[in-house]
Amino acid sequence: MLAKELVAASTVPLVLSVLTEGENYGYALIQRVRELSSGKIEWTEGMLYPVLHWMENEKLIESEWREAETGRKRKYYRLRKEGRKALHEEKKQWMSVHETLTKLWEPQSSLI
Amino acid sequence: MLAKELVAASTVPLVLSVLTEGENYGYALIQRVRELSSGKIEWTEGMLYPVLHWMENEKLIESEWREAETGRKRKYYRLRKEGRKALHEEKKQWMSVHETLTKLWEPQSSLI
DNA sequence: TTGCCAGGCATCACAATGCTAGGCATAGTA
DNA sequence: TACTATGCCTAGCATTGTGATGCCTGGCAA
Repeated sequence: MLAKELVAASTVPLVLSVLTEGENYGYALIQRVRELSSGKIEWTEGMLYPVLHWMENEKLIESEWREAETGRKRKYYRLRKEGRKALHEEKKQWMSVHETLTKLWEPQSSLI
Repeated sequence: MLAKELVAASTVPLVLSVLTEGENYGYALIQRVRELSSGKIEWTEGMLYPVLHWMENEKLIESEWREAETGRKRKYYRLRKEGRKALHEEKKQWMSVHETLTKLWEPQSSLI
């Protein structure tokens, strides 16, 4: 199981990123992320829904209740312009930490 | 400034990684990380020292008070075996999230 | 010789947060 | 009928983070 700090740090960027694939709803986001991570990232509903609400409140995403083919009602989320900007920023931040870490993990690179 | 979740997620792996370069003390760790990240990661002492104490308590690192050449006393930390194991695990976890994210960031890779 | 800055470690109080547990509802199926 | 999977939501308290602050020393500028 992943450390909770890592889960916390990756939730928003992951939601934003998955939504670039197209609109989606909460329950399916959990499964999509589990699938993409080969089961390593296991979100619970109790942690995801509040995040989605927060993101909607921040205007990063917007939602719409719709009836699925199955007859069930689902709340579909899609990216807003602000969300794309936020994703861009999240990527930048993630990559800067990643690069810092990999510098330390590949010491030979500093021996040029 | 980096999102606090990202800072939280990267602190322990960064400390462990920097200590693979050799023993070091708190104040210098802050500067080393600032340097490695080109100023993007700005740790405060108030967040780092408790983390160091926690890591020592978890037997990931060990400390020793020593007098520096400057005449000052410093608390030097170094990696313990447990710490190397923890770093290995941290790397794995970090990489699994990183790979999940990059899958989503490079959609063309799924079009093979 | 005074004062200030940089270096160095540490903690506390309060704010902010996270997560567990639970609730609710429906469709399908055994 | 009852159970599982689907699907969404929230309360509340335990946990956590962090800004502010304290303390000390050495060196240097005024």
